[in-house]
Amino acid sequence: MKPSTLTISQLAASVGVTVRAVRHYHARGLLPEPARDDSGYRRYNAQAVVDLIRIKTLAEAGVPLARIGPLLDAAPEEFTAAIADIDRTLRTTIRDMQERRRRLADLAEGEGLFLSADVVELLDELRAMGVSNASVQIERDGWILMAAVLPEAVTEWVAGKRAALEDPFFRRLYVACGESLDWDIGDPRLEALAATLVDFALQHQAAGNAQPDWTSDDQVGVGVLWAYISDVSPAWRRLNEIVEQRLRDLGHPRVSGASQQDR
Amino acid sequence: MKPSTLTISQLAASVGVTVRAVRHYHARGLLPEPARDDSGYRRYNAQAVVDLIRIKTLAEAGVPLARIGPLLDAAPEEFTAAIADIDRTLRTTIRDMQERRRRLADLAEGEGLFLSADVVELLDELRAMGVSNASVQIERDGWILMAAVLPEAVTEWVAGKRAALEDPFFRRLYVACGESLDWDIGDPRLEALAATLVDFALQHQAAGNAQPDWTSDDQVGVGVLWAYISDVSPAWRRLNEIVEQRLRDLGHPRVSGASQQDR
DNA sequence: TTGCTCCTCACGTCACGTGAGGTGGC
DNA sequence: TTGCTCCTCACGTCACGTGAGGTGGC
Repeated sequence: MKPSTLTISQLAASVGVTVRAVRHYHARGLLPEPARDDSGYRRYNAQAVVDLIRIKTLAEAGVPLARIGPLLDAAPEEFTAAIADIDRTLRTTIRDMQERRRRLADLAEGEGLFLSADVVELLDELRAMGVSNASVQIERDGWILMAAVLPEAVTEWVAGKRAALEDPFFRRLYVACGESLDWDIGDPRLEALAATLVDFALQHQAAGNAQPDWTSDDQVGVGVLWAYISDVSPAWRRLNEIVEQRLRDLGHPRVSGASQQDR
Repeated sequence: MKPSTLTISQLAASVGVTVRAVRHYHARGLLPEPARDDSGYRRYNAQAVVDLIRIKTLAEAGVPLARIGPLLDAAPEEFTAAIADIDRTLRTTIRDMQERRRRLADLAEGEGLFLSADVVELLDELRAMGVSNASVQIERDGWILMAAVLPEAVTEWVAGKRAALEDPFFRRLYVACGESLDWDIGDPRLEALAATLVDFALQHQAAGNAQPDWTSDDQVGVGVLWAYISDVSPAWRRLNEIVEQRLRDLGHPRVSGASQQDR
C-alpha cells in the first residue's frame, strides 16, 4: 500500500539535493532503499520526500551523517534535546563567522590582526617619537615573538615599557640602541651603551619599578627573545654579549641560563 | 638578518592552528619553508606568524587554499576587492545558517517543513471537518508528490480545493471518497461514486470554476498523481478505472494520455 | 538512431587527521 | 634510559563529485 512514483531526480530536485547525495544517503543507510520499477529504477513515495528533507535539514545544520541515522529513529524527547543541542552549536558557529568577518576586515589594513591593542599603541608612540621604521619593525617583531612565547606577560611588559618611555633618560637610551643597530662590532661606544643599559636596569629593579626584569630568565621563553635580539644585527649581538658579561661580572643570578638558551 | 626562533608547535599554538596544518600550508606552497636548525627542525620568525595569521583568517573565512596563495601576493586594490567579495559570500553564508536554524526548529514539530502554508491550512480544515487521520495522510502525501512534480501549480490547486470545500455537496463527495478507500472492488457503490465525481468535475469546468482540471493531463506530472491515487488502495484503483472509462465514453480529450502515464 | 535518465563501480577531491617508524636534546 | 618534540612518508576521513561503461524507453 505504499505507492512509489517519483524518480530519483524528481526526488532530489524537489528537496534540493543532488542525485548523487540521495544515492550516498542510501549507501550510508540514512534513507531506505525504495522498490525498483521494471527498468531497475528506484521509485520514491511521499515518505521518501519527508525523510530526505529531514536528512537534508540536519546535514545542513552541520550534523555529521553518522549521527543523523540514530537521530532519525530516536524517541521524541531525545530528538528534541538533540535538536536543541544542534541549534546551540549552530548559533555559536554563526557567532564565529561574524567574528571572522571582523577579522577579515582587519586583513586589509594595519597590525591589529596580529598585535594586541596596547602593543599597537606602543608602536604608534615610538613612531611619534621619531623612531625609524626599521627600528619599529624590529620592535614589532619582538612583540610578535613575545606574544607567541610568553603571551601572559605581554600586557605587563608593554605597560612597563610605556611607563619607562616617559623617562627622558630611557628615551635617549632607547634611541641610542636604535642607532647602534649598524655600528661596527668594534665600535667602542658599544661598551659604554652596554654599561648604561645594565646600570639603568639594575637601578630600576632595586627601586622595585614596574619595568619587568629582562635580565633574568625566570620565565620560560625569555631566551627566545635574547636570541632574537642577538640575531637582528652583528652590533646587537656584540651589545648583548657585553651586557651578559657585565651581568656575570656583577654576580647577577641566572644570566648564565639565558646564555644557555641563546643557542 | 632574519632571526628564526619559534618551533613549529610554538608557531602553530600562538596562531591557533595545528602543527599538521602548518606543514600542510608548506606543502601547498602557501607558507614559505623556513630555515632549519642543526636538528633539522623548522625555525620560524615573526614574519611567519604574520603570514600564518593571514592564511588562517582567509581559510576560516571559507576561502579555498588554492585561492589563498595568489591572494597573498596580489596588488593592494585587487586584494581589497577580493576581501570585499569574500565578505559578501561570508555574509550570505551567515544568512543561510540563520535560515537553517529556522528550518531546524521546524523539524521538531509538524508539517511546515515539507508543505507550504496553504497546504497545511487545507489539511487542518479537513481535520476540522472530521476527516479520518488515514485520509488526511493520503491527502498530505498527494500534495507532497504534487509539490515535487508540479510545484508551480500547487498554489492554484490548493485554492481551488479549498474553494470547492465550501460547497456542502463537494464536502459530502469528499467524505464519500474517503469512505470508499477500503470498499470491496466489486462494490456497486463505486460505479455511482465515479459517476457523481465525473459529473461534478465536468459541471465545474463548464462553469469556468477555479477548481483546476484534473481530468486532463495537459500539465506534465498529472500522471504521477493518477498513478499515486490508483496505488493507494484496490478500491481507489477501481474507482480510477471507472472514472477514466466514463471520461472516455464521454469523448473527453486527453484522458488516454493520463492512462498512458499511469503505468 | 539520437537524447535523456537511470544504473553500478570506482577513483578523485578538499583540508587536513592519524598512525608508523625514526631522530635528537634533557 | 625515559619523555617530549620534531621529522618524513603514507594511508585514512568526510561528504560527496566525477567520469567510465552500460541499459532502457521515446
